This record gives sequence, structure tokens and C-alpha cells, in this order.
Amino acid sequence: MESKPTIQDVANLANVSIATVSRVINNQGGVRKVTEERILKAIEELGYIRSAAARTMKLKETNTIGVIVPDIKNPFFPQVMAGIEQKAREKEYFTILSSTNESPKIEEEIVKNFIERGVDGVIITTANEEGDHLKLLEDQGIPVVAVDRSIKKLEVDTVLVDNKKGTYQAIQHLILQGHEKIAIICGPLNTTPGLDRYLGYQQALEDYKIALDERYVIQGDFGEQSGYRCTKKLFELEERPTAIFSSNNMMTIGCVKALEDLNWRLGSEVSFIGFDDVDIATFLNPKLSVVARPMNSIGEIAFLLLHERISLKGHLPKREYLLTPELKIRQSCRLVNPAL
Amino acid sequence: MESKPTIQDVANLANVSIATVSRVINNQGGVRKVTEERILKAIEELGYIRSAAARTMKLKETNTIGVIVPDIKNPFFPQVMAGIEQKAREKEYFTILSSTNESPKIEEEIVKNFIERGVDGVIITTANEEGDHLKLLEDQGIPVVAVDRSIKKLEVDTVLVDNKKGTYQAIQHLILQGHEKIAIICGPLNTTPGLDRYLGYQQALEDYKIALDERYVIQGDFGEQSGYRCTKKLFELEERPTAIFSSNNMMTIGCVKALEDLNWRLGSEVSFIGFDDVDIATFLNPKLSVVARPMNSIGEIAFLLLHERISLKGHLPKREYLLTPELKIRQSCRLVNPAL
DNA sequence: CCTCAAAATGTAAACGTTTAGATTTTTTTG
DNA sequence: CAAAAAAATCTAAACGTTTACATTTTGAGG
Repeated sequence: MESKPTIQDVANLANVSIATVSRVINNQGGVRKVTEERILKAIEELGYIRSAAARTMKLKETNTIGVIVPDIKNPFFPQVMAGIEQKAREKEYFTILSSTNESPKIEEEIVKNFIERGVDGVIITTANEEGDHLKLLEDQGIPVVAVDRSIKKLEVDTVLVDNKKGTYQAIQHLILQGHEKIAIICGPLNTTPGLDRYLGYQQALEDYKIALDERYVIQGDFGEQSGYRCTKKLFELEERPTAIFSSNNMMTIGCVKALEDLNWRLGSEVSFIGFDDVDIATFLNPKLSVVARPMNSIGEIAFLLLHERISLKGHLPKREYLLTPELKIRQSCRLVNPAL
Repeated sequence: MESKPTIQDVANLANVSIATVSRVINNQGGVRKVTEERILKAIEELGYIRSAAARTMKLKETNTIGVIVPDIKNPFFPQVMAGIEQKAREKEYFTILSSTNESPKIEEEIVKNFIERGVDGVIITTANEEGDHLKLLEDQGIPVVAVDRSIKKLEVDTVLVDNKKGTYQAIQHLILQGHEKIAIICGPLNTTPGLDRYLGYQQALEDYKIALDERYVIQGDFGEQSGYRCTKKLFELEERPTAIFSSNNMMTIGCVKALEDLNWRLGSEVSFIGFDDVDIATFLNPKLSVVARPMNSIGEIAFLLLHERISLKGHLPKREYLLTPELKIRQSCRLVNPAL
């Protein structure tokens, strides 16, 4: 366990200069076969692994991108991450992931840490869409791609799904099934997904001339707990909704738990559609209808956008991808029950 | 977007030497108040952020640990990760995560990359328990903690749950409910969890004098697909089992899907217990009985062990943590149906 | 066997920190 | 107020790469 071998050690052992070793390591050619073999053998023998730190210092690039998500336990993000990693690996980029727990303060620390480490770019679902705390990245000229939530104060590429449209279609579907008392469990309205999903809801009601009833608009925070709580509140209304729309996967889970506990019968007594597909969707009886997003693609696109920006240092205009989500109708939404 | 400011720029602006700036950055004291303030102002003004690369190069430490998991989409790992991150943050360590997709080849690449980056330690659930490809870490003197799967050829700290005991209890429970035709969907037997869970099954049958029936031992690969496939095979037996034990979460999901599709009625026609709690467990009707693990704790312990080793460079003996899983009986296992 | 171009290899500087040890400044003390 | 001690600050080297440029080696052609 001597101190790690350096390029110098390799050079000594192979009886060449460090420049030659460097050439071999980086496959730059212009080295005689025999020399190369001698060097390779020395590397093998010493167990030499080059130091990324030293390399970065000279080259000012790390071939690394940083990914920041608000909650690693929300399955949406690992899925997106898988898409990112896949594309990144193809381009020989390396990915580092950190989770903020929805805390802008932790997010800022992470950003700073990423900058210290010299990431070449960042993909982020920010905990605070205002984005003041992300100015640092801009200052350093580090490309950023926003995923799922946009960033107000930063001109960056963005990959979103059409939250409004997806929700609109879901609500429309419910309306066409005769529902008029449709509740929405909202996400935080200061986030893009939270707000846009609410706007889709609003729009659908408006288009179909259904008055928006404040009692049916209820505020969650994208967490499972809040889905549970909100559902309970809806249940306690003297005039219960006949359909519920939940704004994200975690709240859907809470909601379904509540329905179960309250013995509020899914499908028959209350129809349901949730944003984002969830594992449980097809296990429940009845199966859950959902607005599904192509999570893997979101990750892939995000990386591709970022990679473009990293390679073409030039100034590209801000780009925005808007993927269309898919309404998957299963059995949790039914014609409104005339008996109610 | 000039090139990034360095400590030298700060020093110039504040009219001091770089040594003094360094002292301020690292809170080493011995700097006059006024000087410190001048320096702080300069840092602020320039937006200076120190280069981790340069720092690492000098100090040979990164305050970073690497985490390697086989499948980031399996919710078990994000949960463990959350535990790791939490403790790591407390100790001012930073975490980088990579997923191997169960490929030892990718795993080796990742390891190499981690070493290049100079991680101070590694927490890993390896894709190949033989561990030959992990020798590199040992050579470099980088502490390693194995989680969930042990590593044969490496003397490293290990955090496991008592897979055998957990499974034993589950099978025992089924036996005490009168089941004799109990099937197990195994994980790969060349992994600790796969093998130990099988051994627990075997042991329980033996202790209760039930002959092991090869037809009921069926080989999966921890993937959802295989859970589905295996369940189907069991269904096709002329003498179907009256109970099924699934060796992990993903296979449980596949299994439940299959039961549904086959219209093989959970609880009444076939009892079920799965290893690892899953989101869907409490949504199903009947609710799934499971062997649950304290995932967050696993992560916390793993980090603590690693941290100890990083700080106390000395040679500690290999340590092994064996957490006890908890059998959660819900409604998916019932007294054997005498009608069958 | 000499010349010369091409190929291979070597030299040395630079990247941005930290820090031991040298030097300067400030404070204390008689 | 000078000398000594203490505190603050500075100088310079080192960390392990990459690479422009310099030097040496090789081999072809005469």
C-alpha cells in the first residue's frame, strides 16, 4: 500500500519519459510498438491508474455531468436517471447524482460542490424554480438543462411534459363520463408541474362550462402523506366529489391508501385518474387510470441537449422540449354513478 | 465568462498572498479581522469557488464516497441511498452514485472511474460476488463496505440482513398454517441473498420434515419478468403449490401480475409471502405478507462503517452486520384451504 | 556511409491548491 | 523607546497530469 504510482513511476519502469507514457495512455499514436508494449506492461505491473484530479487541473474538463433531483425516493427520478445514464455512457460521460430533499439550501450546497468538482454540465429538477440560487452556474458558464420543472431566472434548455394538456385530457375524460363534481389534489402551485396541472384542470372545466368549485380544489405538496390527508378532507365534505384527479405519483399512493381506509369505493363510488404511472396502478382492483410520461426518454433527451451545449460552446438559443403524456384509461374511472 | 477566478486572482484583488487567502478559505485562523474581511469581499466579488481538482491533487483526499448499485430502478437501492446520504451529509461527505445494470463489466469501469476520481471509500452491492474485479480497490487501499451482497475475495465490512432467518420465518409461518406444497421463486444462487433465502427455505422444510419437492423450487433472476414467468410455470404444474415465496421485491411484482392474469386467486387459492416490502403490498386485496428490511438503516450503518475505516486508517478486523428482517403478516397467507 | 526528412521521444512549463518555513509586522514588556 | 516575543503574512515547492517545442533516433535515398 505504498503511495499510488504516478505516471513518473511508469515512465521510470519503462525507461521512457512521462510524455511518452501520456501519449500511450491517451492513445495519441506516434509511439513505437515496442515502446508502447513496454509501457503497457509497466502500467499493468504497477497497477497504475491516472489521477482524474491532475488531469482535470490541466484540461479543465471532467467528462462528468451532475444530476440534481429533489427526491431520490420518488421512482420517477431513478427512471429519468436511467435514461440519462444510458446516453451518457454512450458518449463516455460520467454521471454523479445528488438529492436535495426538496431543500433549496441543500441544493445550493450541491451546486457549489458540483462546481468545485468542475462538472461539465448539470441536469436539474430544482427545488426552487425562482432559480436565484442557481446563478452560480450561469456565472461559471456551466450548461444547465432543467427537467420537469423550469427555472425562471435562468435561460436554460428545458425538458417538460405537457402537464396542462395531460391533465386537460384526464379531466375531459371524466367530464365526458358525466362527472361534474371533480376534485383535484394539487401539487405546490409554485412549481411548474403543480401549477400547470392545475391550469389544465381549470381549462377543462371552463371549456365544458362547469363552474369551478373551490371545495374541490385541494392543496397537497407532492408527498404521499398529503395525498392521504387531502383525500380524507374530500371525504369529509358533505357533498363529496364523484371523481378525483391526483397531481402526482406519490400523492396517488396516499390517496389510494386513504380510499381504502375510508372504504370509499374506487371506481364505483369515486372515479380516479392520477398524474404519472405508478407500480400499483395495474394491481389495484379496479386498475388505476393515469396520465403516463415517458420517463426514460425524458432522461435521454435531457442528456442529449446538455451534451450539445457542452460540445458546441457557442451560444445556442434556449430550447424547450415539450413531450406529450399519454392518458391511460383503465378501470378506475367510470360513468358517473346516477345513484349518487 | 472569463476563465474562472483562481486563488491568485483573489489574492491580487485583496492585496495579500495566496497563502493568506488559503487560510481564510479553510478557516485556519491566524488572519487579522480586517484582512479576512477584505479577502472575503474579494471572493464574493469575483465569485471565486475553489477547484476541487487542485485541492485533491495536493491533499489526496476528496471527501467523497462512491456508491455502486446494480439497479437504480429497484426501489430498494434509492432507499438505502437515502440512508447513506443522510449520514454522509452529517459528516460533510459527498456521495456519488452509479448503477451497473447488474453488469460486472460496467461495474469494473465504474470502479476504475471512482479510483481515478480518488474516492475515499466505496459502498457497493456488487454484480459479481466473486470480487476479482474489485481487487483494484484493495490494491489502492480504498476502504470498501459491501451491502446486501458479500464479496468473496475481499476482506471487507459487510452489511447484510439475515436472509436465511427471514425466509425461514416466512416459510415456517406458511407451514404452521398447514401448507406443505410451498414453492419458492429463487434469486440467482450465486448471490448471497439468492442463496441464503433458498437455504432458509430448505432449512424450514427440513426442520418440519417436509420433503423438498424440486418442482416447487424455481429459478428467477430478481427481475420482474422472471417473477412473472416463474409464477406461470408453477401454475402449469399438475399439482400446484398452495403457497409461494418470492425471493425479492421485483419478482414479487411480476408474480402478482401473473396471479392476476392467470386468475389464480391470491390468499384463497394460493398463499403468498415475498421478501422485501413493496409499495403495492398494502394495496392489494388481500394485502401482501412480506419479509421487510430496514432499508434506511442499512444505508446509515454502511456509511458509518465506511467512515470509521476512512478515518482510522489502521487495520481493523473485518466486521459483519447482520440485521434482522421483520415478518409482516398481512392477508395474503392463510390456513391451507382444505378444499384444494 | 553520408545527408536529411520523418518519426519517436524527451524537456519543461503550466494548471490551482496547500503548507512548511522564512520574513515581516505588530504587540508586549522592561 | 528598544528589544524580544508573538502574530500575521509571504515565498516557494509540491502534487500528477498534458502538451508545445526541442532533441534524438531511425531509415530512406543517394
